[in-house]
Amino acid sequence: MTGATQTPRERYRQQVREEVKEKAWQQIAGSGASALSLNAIAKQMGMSGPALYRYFANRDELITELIRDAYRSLADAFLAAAAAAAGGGGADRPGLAGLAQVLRRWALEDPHRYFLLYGTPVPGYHAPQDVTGITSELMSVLLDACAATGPAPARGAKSAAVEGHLADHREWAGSHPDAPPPALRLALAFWSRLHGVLSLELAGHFTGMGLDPALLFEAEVEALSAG
Amino acid sequence: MTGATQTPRERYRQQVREEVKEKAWQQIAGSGASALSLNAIAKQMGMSGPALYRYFANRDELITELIRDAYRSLADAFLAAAAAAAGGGGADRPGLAGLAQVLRRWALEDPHRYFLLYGTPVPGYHAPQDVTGITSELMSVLLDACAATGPAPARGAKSAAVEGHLADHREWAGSHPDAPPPALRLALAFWSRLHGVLSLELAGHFTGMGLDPALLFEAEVEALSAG
DNA sequence: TGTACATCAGTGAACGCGCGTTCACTGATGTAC
DNA sequence: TGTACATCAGTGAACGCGCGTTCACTGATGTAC
Repeated sequence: MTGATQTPRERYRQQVREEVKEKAWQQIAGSGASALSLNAIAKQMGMSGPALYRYFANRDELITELIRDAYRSLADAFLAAAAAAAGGGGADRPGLAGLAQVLRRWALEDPHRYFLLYGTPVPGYHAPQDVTGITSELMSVLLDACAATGPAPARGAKSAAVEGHLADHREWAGSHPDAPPPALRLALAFWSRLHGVLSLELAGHFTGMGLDPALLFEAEVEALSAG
Repeated sequence: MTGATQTPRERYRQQVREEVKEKAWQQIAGSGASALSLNAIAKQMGMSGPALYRYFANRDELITELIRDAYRSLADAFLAAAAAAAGGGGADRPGLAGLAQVLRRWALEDPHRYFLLYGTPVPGYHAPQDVTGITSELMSVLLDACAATGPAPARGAKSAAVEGHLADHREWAGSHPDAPPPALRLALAFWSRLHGVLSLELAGHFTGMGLDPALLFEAEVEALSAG
């Protein structure tokens, strides 16, 4: 699975890197990403601060790694759902509703991880572009599900314009040059609408209003297929 | 307009408070809310750090004030739109599309202000509940517009369940005990879906994909009325 | 199997910085007679 | 109008803390002959 054979030192290095990231996530879960501190992580691991510079060039590199891992984790969750649907006796592909549940569970599992990807941008930090490969894996699964539901074509003028626009800019969709525009539009709606409910839920806006987040989420999922 | 007559000292106090908040917004616009620093604000005003403690008990109180002002500003924008629609020769109330544009312009005017309200929660900080009064002013305008469009009743099972749920928990809607459930549902969809597109736009996810945010936003607005 | 050397993990001290907040104090502004 | 007093804005020093990061160094682990 791992490419070349690892020397013991390499193995050890990787273990420590993993432990650093693990502690980093704990810290983010407690105080958010902007409070991430290398010194605090080192202390928690029983090491001195400068020791971490053997493993990460600086704070930004660690954050980049965390972001990459987070995207990887979400993509894996989507791919696993696709694999399970293909393997199981049911349909060939996971339905939109299934992917929606995967997304919501993944987000609830660690809200700060979700916010690291989709929340307020970390000030002074800009993510590298090498995550686009991972996000298009994710979009591919989503697009398959969208195409499978046979979405209705656009009904309004703006929706039609969006379909044309998406057909012209489909780089984000990865290796799907064949996806029909209505499927592209549905995928985008999935992403943006579910992000809407989810982030309001995770930020606590619904509970502050006495509303049930799960129900609101499910209704948005239902509405996706309806139009 | 202002209740009691102000002594010169009171007037001066309020001016300084305003200037502090102004610099605070500039700082937030530059580095985000979690980097807000009283000392830095003081320095920018040509004062020493401790001087600010004459005006704000501590950092959290300043943030609370900023959040309150931000809600106030958004509510005022909505109320102004309502007043303009009532005064103008047109319809009695601003349409949903009009309010949507107000929301988007308000957000683009200062993205960090938007994120302070609707983005990743500030770690270790919890907003007080005295903003609910302001938010229900906002919701009232929105509900009027929703009721005026005569929204269709729910079509799916989940949507119907949401309408029932919202009818049972309508405290957030302020002084609108009479709003029909479909209007409540439409208002919630307005809020959550537009928050979805808007926050993705403001976080730069669309430009990273080569997509046109304004078009996507308008399509979501169009879809609101369609069902 | 044993020795000489290179590699590398981790330490401790240091640099320069900024933070929120408290406290005793100065000096200007307003108030009361 | 003038004087005595109270109020209050702002200062500077200090406390204790944490941050990212560099650097010279020690000591353990691996490698080559």
